[in-house]
Amino acid sequence: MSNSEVVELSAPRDGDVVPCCPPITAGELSRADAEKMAAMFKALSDPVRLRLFSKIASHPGGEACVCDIADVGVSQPTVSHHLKKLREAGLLTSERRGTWVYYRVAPSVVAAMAAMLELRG
Amino acid sequence: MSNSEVVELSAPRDGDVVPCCPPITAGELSRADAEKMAAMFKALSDPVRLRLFSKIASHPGGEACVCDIADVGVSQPTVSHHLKKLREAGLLTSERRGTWVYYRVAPSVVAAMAAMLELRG
DNA sequence: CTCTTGCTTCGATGTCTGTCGATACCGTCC
DNA sequence: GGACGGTATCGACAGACATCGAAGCAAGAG
Repeated sequence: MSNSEVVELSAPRDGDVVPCCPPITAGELSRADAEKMAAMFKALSDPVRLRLFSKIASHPGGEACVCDIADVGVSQPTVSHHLKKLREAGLLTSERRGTWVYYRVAPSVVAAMAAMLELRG
Repeated sequence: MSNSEVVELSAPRDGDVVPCCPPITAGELSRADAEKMAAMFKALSDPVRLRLFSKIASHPGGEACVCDIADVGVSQPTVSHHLKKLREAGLLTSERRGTWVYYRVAPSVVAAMAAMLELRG
């Protein structure tokens, strides 16, 4: 039932602040915000995606081409599929340069998730 | 690599630091760590669970009984199912006091997720 | 003890998702 | 041009998941 409305999470630029969701301790999430944030968490809810993401995030220069990170134990189409999901969730951006496609982390979106998880302290 | 076995996620105490996973920028995740973290993110990857979680986190006193938060648009058994998942992921702890069951956030586990998302370039 | 209320567990069901091989696409090099 | 290597899409399928109603349990009231 919930698949009718797909959130448009078209690749935020580096530097934008995602206009979503104060710390969870600040009050309960609206249904819409919950769906947006859940989509982001869902993107990181798979071990393969998490490893791809960490490989990119920890790669020198903050970016990596698919060939650098594809060794995660699944087939190439599956890697591509997962990268697409991360991109659609706004967590990664991609850019083709010549033969290779480079991925990098979208800091603002990750920051939004981290901010949401800040408990008062 | 980091730590050994399935964390006994029964009830981390309030000041514990979960021994898992430095910031993603620090290096790529091991397969085992990726699975552990993915399980936590997966727990928050559902809008209903996210709303339940935020209701508890933002509830006065830091805890809430099921009856306080059950109004999220799904049946009561479904609420219970989701709370169980959050509990199994280590994000919530529960305690029965008389008639009611109280849930509260496990701060250390949430902090571990937040820490992992710190990008601080 | 019996009834009621709050919560959990069980069983069934329809949908979503991770995975693969095959194939199409896109740049580069010869 | 054609061949080739790096990525993306497609189609199929098994396993996982969210959801519900019904039934089970626990604790308090009468």
